[in-house]
Amino acid sequence: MTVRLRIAPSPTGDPHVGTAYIALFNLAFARRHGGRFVLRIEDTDRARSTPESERMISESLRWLGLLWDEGPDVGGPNGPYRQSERGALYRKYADELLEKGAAYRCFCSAERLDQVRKAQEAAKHQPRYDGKCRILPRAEAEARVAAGEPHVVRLRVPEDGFTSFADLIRGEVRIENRTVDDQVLLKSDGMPTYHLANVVDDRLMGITHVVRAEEWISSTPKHLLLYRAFGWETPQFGHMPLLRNSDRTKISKRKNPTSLKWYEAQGYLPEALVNFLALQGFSVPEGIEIFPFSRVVETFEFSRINTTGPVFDLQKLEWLNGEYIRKLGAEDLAQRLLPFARPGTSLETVRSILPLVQGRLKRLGEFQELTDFFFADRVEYEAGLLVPKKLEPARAVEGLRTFVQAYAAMAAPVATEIDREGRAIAERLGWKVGDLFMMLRVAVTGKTATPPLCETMVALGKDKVAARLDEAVRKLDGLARTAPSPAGQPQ
RNA sequence: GCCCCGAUCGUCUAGUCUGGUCUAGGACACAGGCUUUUCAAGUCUGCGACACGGGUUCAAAUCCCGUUCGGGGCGCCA
Repeated sequence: MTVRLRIAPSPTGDPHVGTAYIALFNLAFARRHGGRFVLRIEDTDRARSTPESERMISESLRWLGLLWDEGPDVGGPNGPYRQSERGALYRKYADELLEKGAAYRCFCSAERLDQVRKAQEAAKHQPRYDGKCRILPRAEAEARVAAGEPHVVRLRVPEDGFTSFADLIRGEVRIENRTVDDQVLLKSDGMPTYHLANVVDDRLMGITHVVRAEEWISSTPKHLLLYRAFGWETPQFGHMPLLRNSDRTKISKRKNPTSLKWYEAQGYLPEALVNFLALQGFSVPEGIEIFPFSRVVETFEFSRINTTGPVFDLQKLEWLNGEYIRKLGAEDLAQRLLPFARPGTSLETVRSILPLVQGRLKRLGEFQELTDFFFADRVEYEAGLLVPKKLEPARAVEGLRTFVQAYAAMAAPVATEIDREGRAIAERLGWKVGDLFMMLRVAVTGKTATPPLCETMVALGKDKVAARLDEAVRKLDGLARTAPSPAGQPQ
């Protein structure tokens, strides 16, 4: 029998990094065993589900390369893959449960339930349905339904005994039935809740392994009870650890970026993000940290999944991303960088300055601020930055003029030539080479941290460099006039 | 409050199943050195953990129990 796994996101907002995390391992297991991977949209919450959210989820999973064999957009033999399009189905199965006595109709109002819950909470008891409608005679219930009274359908959970299952990741889990609530299966709007829809669809879609987040452990008995009530064989369950904020609470957008769109916009590479996510709770036997998704597929075992919830460490992601960027081919990088360059920038331009920044980029999104001086007409900076430490502005401008002259004399300056001249001048003036180069760096780029200066000057072109050097001379002159001494103090 | 899950450096982890090779290995981060025109990158070094207590055993990070701590769940959300 071939394995079938699924990812079942709810389209209620931005595509979540946790969705990708869970999808990744479902996909890996499916591929490892030559099985199928299904995308199912759980849009039974009419108030919160949006087509826009569904679109973004598909987009983001595709962006990451976590592709599904069956789903709402690609079709498949078990559709429809959107729960909102399967409504009649769930009602049929709810009827079956009612028929079998495994579920019952509940007419309690939201207000009453609210009151009950508040009272329980005040008494420090576990909030749960008090069972008022559980004992309603079938005939009375049917009469009230016929009269059009709004109601829900609830699962009739046994009052004693326990439900247990062998978790693929954690081993035996056993929960007392008395702690399980009579869960609503069908809402008063006729839509199923997650619990019903999930079980019915997993069954109908032939899902063999349910790999989902840890937060579902306590609802698993409800699902097991449903399978049992229907007389269905149960799939295997595996509960992944939860991604965490740095305070170890469940990852949330208040404390950590969670939208996959954010990671894309920041310029994280999809393959790096996937690699990073795989590192959260999983490791390959070789112990290396940089590996492609194919390596996850080849080595995936549930026993290699850690049970502790990993703290999502952006710093490490950043490092990994930088590693991936450095390994990218120049043409590939140029293509990926283009959308991050300022509008109107040509691919040729990106290509030409790429070698200067490739090793300095941790995110594609850093490209602009790293290279803004290439595109600006003029650069802005404090004149004081031009003055080497322990040097007076008047002396500084002297050195700068010397270089300007030498530079002007170069017909078509190349990096080695600029470097040679710079060093020679520094020596003649008795300056540290670094002091002169830093002054030039500020003059040419407006920054104190840049790609290698000589190469940068070549890439910038002689005209631009000359103009910026002249501007720097003017700034230094001004400084020398207003602050003859003590020197080198930026105002 | 009740139920469940978990516990190795600050963080991600290897080792745990199948006890000895672990004076616990790697990576990120951090600190320092080297390299160097700056910043990165690279390289070397340093810092740094088996939560605690019992038990089993010749031997425990590893098995068992308890405690503590952390997390999750307890919706007509998923």
